[in-house]
Amino acid sequence: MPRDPVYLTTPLFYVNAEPHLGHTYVTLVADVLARFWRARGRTTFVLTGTDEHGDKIAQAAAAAGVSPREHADRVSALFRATWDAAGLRYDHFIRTTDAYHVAFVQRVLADIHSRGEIYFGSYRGLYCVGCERFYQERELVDGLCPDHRVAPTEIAEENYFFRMGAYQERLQATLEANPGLIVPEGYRREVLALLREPIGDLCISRPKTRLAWGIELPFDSRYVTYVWFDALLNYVSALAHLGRMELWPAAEHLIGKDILKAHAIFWPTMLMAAGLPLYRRLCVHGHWQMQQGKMSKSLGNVVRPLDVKARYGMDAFRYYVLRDMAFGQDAEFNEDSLVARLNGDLANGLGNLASRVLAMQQRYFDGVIQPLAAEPIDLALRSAFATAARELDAHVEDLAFHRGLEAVWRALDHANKYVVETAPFTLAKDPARRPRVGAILHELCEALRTAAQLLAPFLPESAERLVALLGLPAARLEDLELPWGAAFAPGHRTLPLPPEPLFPRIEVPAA
RNA sequence: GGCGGCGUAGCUCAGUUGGCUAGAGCGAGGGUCUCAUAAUCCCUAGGUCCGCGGUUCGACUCCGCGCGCCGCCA
Repeated sequence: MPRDPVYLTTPLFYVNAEPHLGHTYVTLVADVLARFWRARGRTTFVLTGTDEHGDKIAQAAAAAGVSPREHADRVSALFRATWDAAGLRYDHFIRTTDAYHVAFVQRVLADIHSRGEIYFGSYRGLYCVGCERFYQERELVDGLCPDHRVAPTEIAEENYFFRMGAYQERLQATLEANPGLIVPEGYRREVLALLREPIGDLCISRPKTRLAWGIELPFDSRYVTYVWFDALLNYVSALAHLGRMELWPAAEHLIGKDILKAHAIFWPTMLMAAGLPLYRRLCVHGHWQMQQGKMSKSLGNVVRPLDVKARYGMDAFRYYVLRDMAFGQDAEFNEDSLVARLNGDLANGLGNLASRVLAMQQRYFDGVIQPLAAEPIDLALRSAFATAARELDAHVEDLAFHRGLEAVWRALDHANKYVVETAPFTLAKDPARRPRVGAILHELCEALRTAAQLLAPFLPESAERLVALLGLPAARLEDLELPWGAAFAPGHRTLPLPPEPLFPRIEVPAA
């Protein structure tokens, strides 16, 4: 039975900062989900990219003495190069300055405008000339701009507004009728709470006199559009450009909780106005906290993904962030915890299991796989992995990666226990028990093969190394239907253990 | 101020629709094996489940109030 395609998106990253942990985490989640679902037969597509218009970019470029375009080119290329170097895959990388995107945004704006969903209006506000922005009363300090310490002037400005409020009831009804539309559930309730108050209309333009670095309104060249129509429409413009619009209803947006409102209220109402179906799911993650004061000694407060990769390896980084953050909740990034996960789970758990099994397989049988026996204790081992596979699927569907990995580790722990309980190293001393030793090691090789398959989306490099050590082709990683006992043909040989372990322990210097 | 969430062993957290002596991992202490990355495996933590009150035969799990964090909104 063919399964639904999955269209995964990350937010478009604003080019005012270089790639940090927050950017990396969400891109990593998209990468994991794509690998996971692809192996399970679903068509997957990952979209990421950069958001490049706006005040801050124009200002940063001016400060650096370059054009906004040059500034955006540099930082956008940096994001792209970082994901490539980190092994985070995407199917398309969009930039909001791409010509096709600009044209698409203008087409949508013209269409919605022609149907009266956008109107011209004015509003009054407190404007600080130095900041070139409006302030809310509550943002002021003693009635003064917090930056410039001057009183803002009350000015009126004319702008274009999107009739967002007209879609409030429909959005509310949709959200109430679709419990899984925003996950985790808490964020859906938060949005429903917001919708109990009038959401009003949305200002979508800026006069060029105030901001020139943006997409010009197709119906008024004195204005550019401001952030929402520009940035949010990327999710559709990329598909339209690539001729992949069939993926649209399959969209699962991965976002941080800071941009919940834009994606849960602005975006759906924009889609309604444009006559497009709603996305399938909005997946909201929490924030990584950096413990102040006791900040990461070597990584600093800004975690640069390639630094972590260089220090601990990308797989260890992937494992740590997915294992230690409950998707949706905040978590603390802590280098000591990362090392603890690397040493405890990866090195001592998975890595050591692989070492001991492959070493015995080599020592006792020169690597040649022996026939299975299927004694009760063997069947219990198989059952542990079958359970892990089932639980992993359910948890990944719910974005509970930490629970999924935990489930796989229960099976790995079971395997380590199985080694002690069956004690092949003891049986091996008795020539008469050799067949049993061979059967035990065969079970364990199947356990390793299964673990590699289950973990491949999370630990792609390590999974490939592991199946290679088992003497299997990398393609076997996605062959999830392969029955236990069918992976190794009679006479199959596993490889000798290389000198470097799968996951070298990090020796922590004594404090 | 309004709405919502959270507060469980040193740390990170599980605890479905209320019910046997409240759990896991890590850390710490003790022991074991020797295939393995001094890894594995076994035993040990007696924690006012934030506090108070209530509902109930019975609440960590329901209700109210309070305290402490946090988020969103105003």
